[in-house]
Amino acid sequence: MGKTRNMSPGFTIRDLRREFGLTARTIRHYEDCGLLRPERRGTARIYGESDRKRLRLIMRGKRLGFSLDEIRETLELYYARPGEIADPRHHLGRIGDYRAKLTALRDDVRIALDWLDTLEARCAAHWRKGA
Amino acid sequence: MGKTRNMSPGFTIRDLRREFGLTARTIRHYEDCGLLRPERRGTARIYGESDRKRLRLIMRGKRLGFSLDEIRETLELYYARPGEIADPRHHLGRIGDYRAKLTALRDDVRIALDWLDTLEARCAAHWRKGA
DNA sequence: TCTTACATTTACGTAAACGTAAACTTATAT
DNA sequence: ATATAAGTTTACGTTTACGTAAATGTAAGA
Repeated sequence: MGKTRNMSPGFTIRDLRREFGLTARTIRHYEDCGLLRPERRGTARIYGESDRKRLRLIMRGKRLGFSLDEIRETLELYYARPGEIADPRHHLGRIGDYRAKLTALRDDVRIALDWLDTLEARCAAHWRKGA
Repeated sequence: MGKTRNMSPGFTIRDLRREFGLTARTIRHYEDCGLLRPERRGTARIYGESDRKRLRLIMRGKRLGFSLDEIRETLELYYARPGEIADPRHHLGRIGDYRAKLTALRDDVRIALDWLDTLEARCAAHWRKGA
């Protein structure tokens, strides 16, 4: 179906920039890295719901410390149609690798939070004693 | 002057490199950034237990996605003697900031692990069906 | 003493993830 | 029709966290 005057116009790069707190440069950079593939209305980029969903995944990946290359791979794992997966064992293996990284990270987070608790308690105790 | 086996009272940069899987360059870089302050035997660096402890903290900080500047701050928060903290409220505030980042990260990890579970289940199901 | 092995400083190089500026095109408002 | 705003490509610049090489130093064994 072609574009008509009644079609939902989608989102401009400005919309995403404002919604996600990113710069246009960053969003285009993600496209350069193969993380996004917006349509074009003429020369301008038009983003849809799937792009917004991908952006949320991208930003979470970043917060989790993954590189854009790794994020691209996870997106490919996610959007691969199960019937077209060339090597399912390798596919599952990669998923396992990411899970291992995340479980290790989860443990690190736990330890760090405990560490902060100790740190805070120590400081607070001395503060009350001094004040 | 005989050098006995048990005489060396510390670790060389080579020891740390091997123990932590880092390069000497990296360890010196951490010192340049104020994360380590080894003693010197002549011109050579001698690391002690406290340095090894700091290195473990540094590496965890890295895995958690903190910059070396942030890690340096957390180390300063940690090694500050409670009696000498200039502004305990600011001190506690910074600790709270780090805790907020870590709790957010913990949530992200949870979501990402659930996501991987879904992803894996989908792939495995299709695999069994196809095989 | 000479060699060998590891250490140090100095300094330029690099990859990732954008920032920023320049020069243009396109769309909308007046 | 023209001004203004937003979008585009191109390309060099910047920051972080080291890599890598060169020149030099030093301590211990052959």
